[in-house]
Amino acid sequence: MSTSPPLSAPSRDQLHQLLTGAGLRATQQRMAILEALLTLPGHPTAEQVFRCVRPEHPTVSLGTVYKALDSFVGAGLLKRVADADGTRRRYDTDCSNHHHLVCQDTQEIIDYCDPKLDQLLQEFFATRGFEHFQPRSFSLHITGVRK
Amino acid sequence: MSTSPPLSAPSRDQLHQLLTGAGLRATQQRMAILEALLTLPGHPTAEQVFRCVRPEHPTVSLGTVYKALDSFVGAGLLKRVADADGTRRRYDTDCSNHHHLVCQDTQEIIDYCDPKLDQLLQEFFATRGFEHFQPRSFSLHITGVRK
DNA sequence: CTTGCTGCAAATAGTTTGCAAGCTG
DNA sequence: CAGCTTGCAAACTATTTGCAGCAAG
Repeated sequence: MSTSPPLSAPSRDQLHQLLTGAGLRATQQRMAILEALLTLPGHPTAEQVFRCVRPEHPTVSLGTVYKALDSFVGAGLLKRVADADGTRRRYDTDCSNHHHLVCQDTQEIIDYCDPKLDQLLQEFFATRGFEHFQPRSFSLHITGVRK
Repeated sequence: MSTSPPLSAPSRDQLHQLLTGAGLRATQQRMAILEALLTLPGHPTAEQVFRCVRPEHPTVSLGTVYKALDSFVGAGLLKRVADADGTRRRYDTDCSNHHHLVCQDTQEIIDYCDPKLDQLLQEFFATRGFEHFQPRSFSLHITGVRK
């Protein structure tokens, strides 16, 4: 079981490469925003990214955060995920297929990767197809509590 | 496979009973709103409910729709579900355990019940438990396209 | 009657957009 | 230098709230 997100703070160079590699201009702001995304636990909201970036880069505006997040999503660096209550957007730096553990108590969302589970679902829906629907990807929400 | 929601329009009396049974006052507006929820396909937004109710009941305001939806959720008649893109809320009249087919093209959400799938997941997580997490319920999001 | 519900309008929260000035490649 | 990005403020969209009058039980 894997927990989100990356472990050690990435270097300036790594950030730069991630951006240019994705075809984006590596501005100071974007590097700071990307760093925040990779550093923050869980699936942060735009507001959380903004508050994380602000102390180090006080000139970055919330609008810039939104624009950067949009281009990151467009470039495939990020995925937009819906907040549990559906009023906010959250951003997920892990773009591989994965599932979510949702804690009932804390509302926390933990990423969960499990190739065995993926395989199980693949097989299940291969034999048991839909009449009018062609599945592309699966995402399992597992609600429960920590123990 | 079952699609949401109920098929035939419920009678005035049934609506009344649903509401009073849930401990709510059965006002004209609420009956109209509940009827819309039970009639509309997929998981309607507040706006969609409003537009559905309006022709028959032109005096109902959008604010009233929101307030009614809130009390329905509180009374357990409805569930709030997040829109795929996380900017809107949708409401689901089916409060039993079920999964979702999400259409990439239309954003439509279709309910999907499948006891076999439930069983499969149960068994899978019974043998392959988590260290720090106690699962309670599963909800599978199947993204794809109509065919 | 009396308590909760409605309708309206104003308030909020989150996100998007327009545009002049700045920075990156 | 050309064009994408930024910062700011205003605009939008979805939802919530306050309050006087109304209606259900």
